[in-house]
Amino acid sequence: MPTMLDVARRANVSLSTVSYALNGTRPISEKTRQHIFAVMDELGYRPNILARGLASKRSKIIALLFPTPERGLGITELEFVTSAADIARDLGYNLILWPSELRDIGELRKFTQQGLVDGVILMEVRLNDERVNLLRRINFPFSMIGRCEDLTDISFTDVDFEQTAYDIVNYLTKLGHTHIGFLNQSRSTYEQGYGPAVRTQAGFEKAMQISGLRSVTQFCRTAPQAGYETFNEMLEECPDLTSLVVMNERAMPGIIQAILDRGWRIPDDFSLVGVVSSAHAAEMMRPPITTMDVQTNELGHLGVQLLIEQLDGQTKENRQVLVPCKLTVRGSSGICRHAIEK
Amino acid sequence: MPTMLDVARRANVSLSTVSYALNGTRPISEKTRQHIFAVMDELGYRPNILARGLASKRSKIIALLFPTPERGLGITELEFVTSAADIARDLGYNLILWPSELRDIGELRKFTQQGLVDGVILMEVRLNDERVNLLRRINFPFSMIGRCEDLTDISFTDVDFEQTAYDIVNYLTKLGHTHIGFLNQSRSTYEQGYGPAVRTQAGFEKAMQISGLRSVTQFCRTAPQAGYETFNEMLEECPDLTSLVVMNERAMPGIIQAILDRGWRIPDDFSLVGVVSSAHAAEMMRPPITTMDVQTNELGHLGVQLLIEQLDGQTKENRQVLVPCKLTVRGSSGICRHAIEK
DNA sequence: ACGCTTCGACTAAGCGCTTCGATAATTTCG
DNA sequence: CGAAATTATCGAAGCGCTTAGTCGAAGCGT
Repeated sequence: MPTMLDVARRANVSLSTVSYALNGTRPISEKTRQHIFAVMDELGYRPNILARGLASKRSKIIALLFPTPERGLGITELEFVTSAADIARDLGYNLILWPSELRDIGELRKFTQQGLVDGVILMEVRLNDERVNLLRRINFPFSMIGRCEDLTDISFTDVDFEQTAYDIVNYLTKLGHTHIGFLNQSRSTYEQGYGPAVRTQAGFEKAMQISGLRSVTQFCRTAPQAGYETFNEMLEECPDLTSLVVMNERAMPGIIQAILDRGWRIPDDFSLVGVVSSAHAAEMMRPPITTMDVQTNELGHLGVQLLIEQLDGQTKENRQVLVPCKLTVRGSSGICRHAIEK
Repeated sequence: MPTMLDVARRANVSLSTVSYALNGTRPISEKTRQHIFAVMDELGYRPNILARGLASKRSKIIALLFPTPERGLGITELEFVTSAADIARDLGYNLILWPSELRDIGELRKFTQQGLVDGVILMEVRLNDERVNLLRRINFPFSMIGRCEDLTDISFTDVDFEQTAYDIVNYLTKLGHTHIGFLNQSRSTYEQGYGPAVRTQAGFEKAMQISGLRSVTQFCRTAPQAGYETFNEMLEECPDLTSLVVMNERAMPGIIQAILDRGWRIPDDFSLVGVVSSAHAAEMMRPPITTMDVQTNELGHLGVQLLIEQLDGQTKENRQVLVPCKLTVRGSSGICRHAIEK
C-alpha cells in the first residue's frame, strides 16, 4: 500500500505538499496539485485514516449510541440507523454503532476518551438522561434524536409531538368525531419519562381541550393482547368513543380484533389512527392503518448533520429542529357515523 | 488526557513496559504490572485507539457491509446489526456500519484500503457476488452472513434453508396435510440468485418429493395486495391446498385476507406458516402466524465471531456454520380438516 | 566462583499523517 | 531596479502507540 511519502517522492515534491494538496490546508499551485493527483491515482494511493486521525486529532468517525429500549427495536429504529449511516458517509464520516445500556455511564466515558470518535449521537433520550449530563460535563460533542429536559446549548432533532397530536385531532374532528380516545404506551414507559409517550399525550390533551372536547386516555403494554383488553376498558369507560388515536404499534392487532369482535367495521363504525409510528407496520394491518408517520429519514439525517455542524463548523452555535409527523390516510379512518346519522 | 508516557513516568518505568503490561505482549513481573495498573486508573488513562491501530496495523474495528436490498430492510436485518454490534463490543472490537450498494465495488475497495477496518462482514450475499470476488482477490479478511456459490476458503454462517424446509414440510405432513403450497418472494429476487429464495424453494421441493407429494410453488411480490392475488391464483391452480408455506412476510396480510374472504377460518380450514421470517411480524398478525424463525442473534454473533477468529486466531482455517430456523407454533396452523373428516 | 540461561525492563525506531515555522520563488510597487 | 509583500514549497517535529533489539540482574549447575 503506497504511503504519502511514496506519492511525494514520485511527484518530486515534499511530503507536506502532498498533504496540503489533499486537504487544501494551504494553497498549492494548480499545476503541482494536478500533478500530485495524477501520481496518486497512478499509484492507487489511499490516505490512511488512522494516521490522519492520530495526527489531526479528528478521526472523522462518529458513533450512534443505541440503547436497547424496553419496547424492543422496531423498524423506526432501523431507519434511523440506516439513514444516519448513509448521510454520515456522504459527509465524509464513518458511523460506528455503539450498543449501550442507558445506565452504564462508565462505559460511555471510556468510549469517548479513547479518541476513536469525534462525537456521538444519542437516541432514545430520557427526559433526564445521565448520558447527556456526562457528555455535557466532559464537554464532548454530541447531538440527539429525541430530547431531554434541559436543552440549553444542545443540538437536537425530535418529532414535533405537540404538532402531531394537534394535527391528528384536527383531522378526526374534521371527520365529525367528537369522542376520541388516546391509547398510549405502557405506564412504566411513561413514568420513566420517555419523551414521546409524555409529550404526545400532553399534546393530545391540549388539542382536545382547545377543541372543547373531553379526552380519554389510557396506558397499554406493548402487546396485542394488552391492546385487546385496554380497548375494551376504554369503551366501558366511555361508550361513545368513535375513534382512537394509538401510539402503540404492537397493541394495534389486538385493538383491531377487539373492534371486529364487537361486530363493528373499520372505518365505518370506528376510526383508528396510529401516531408516531411507521408506515411499514401500518400497511401490514387489515385494513391498513391511517397513521402519522415518523419522518425517520429526516430525523436520522438531521441527527448526523447537527453533530457534524458542530464538528466541522467554525460556529459553535447549536440548532434545535422539530419535525412533525406526516399524515398518511389509509383504510382505517373515515367520517364519524354519528355525524352522518344526523 | 493522559498518555502512555505519563503513566510510564509516574510509575517509574519505561514507556514500553507500560505497553507490554497492557497487552501482555511480553512478560512483566506481577509487581510492576500491578503498580502500572494502579497508576493507570489513578490517572484515568485510556489507550488511544487510533495510535494503537496505527502502530500495530490492527485497528480492532470491523465493518458490517449492509446493502439496501430490494425488499427493504426488516426487523431481521436490524437484529443482525444489533447482535453483531453487541458481540463485537464484547470481543473488544468496534463495529462500523457501511451502507454500500452492491454494485459499487470501487467504493468497497477504497474503503478496505484506508486501513480503518481489519475486516468486513457481508450481508445479503448474492450467489455470485462481486464483493466476494474483490475481497478474495485483494486478500482482505471477511466473513459472510449468507453465502455465495464458490465457498472455498471462506468463513460464513447462513440459515440452513434445506433443513428448515424439510422441518416445516415434516411438521405439516404430521398434521395430515398433503397438499402444501409454497409462496416465495418475487421472481426477480429469485432470478437474481438471492440465496434464501433459491435454496428454500429447492429445499421445499426436495422435501415434498421425499414425502411423495406434489409441490405447488409461486412467486409473489413483497406487498399485501400481491399476496392476496397470488394466493387466489394458487388455489385456482390447485384447489385442494390445505396449507401454505410462506417466505414472504410482507405478503402475509393479503394472504390472510384472501383466506378469510373465502369464508375459511385459520387454522381450522387452512393452515398458514411462515418460514425464514421474524417472530415480531408473526405476532402482529391475527391470528399470530406459526413460523420457522430465523435465529438472527445467533447468525449475527456467528458472523462476527467467524471474522474475528480469522483476525485474532493464529490458525488460518475457516469455518462454515449453518443454523436452521426454529419452529414456533402459534395460532395459524393445525390439523388438516380432510384428515379429520376421514 | 564461573559461564550459562532466563526474566524483566529499557532504548529507539518507526506507523502514516498533520502542521508550524522557515525558506525559496514570484510578484508588486515606489 | 531593489526592497517589501506575497505566494508556493520544504523540513522537521510531533500524534500516542507497538515492537524489535539489548542489556543488566538474578538463578542455575558444576
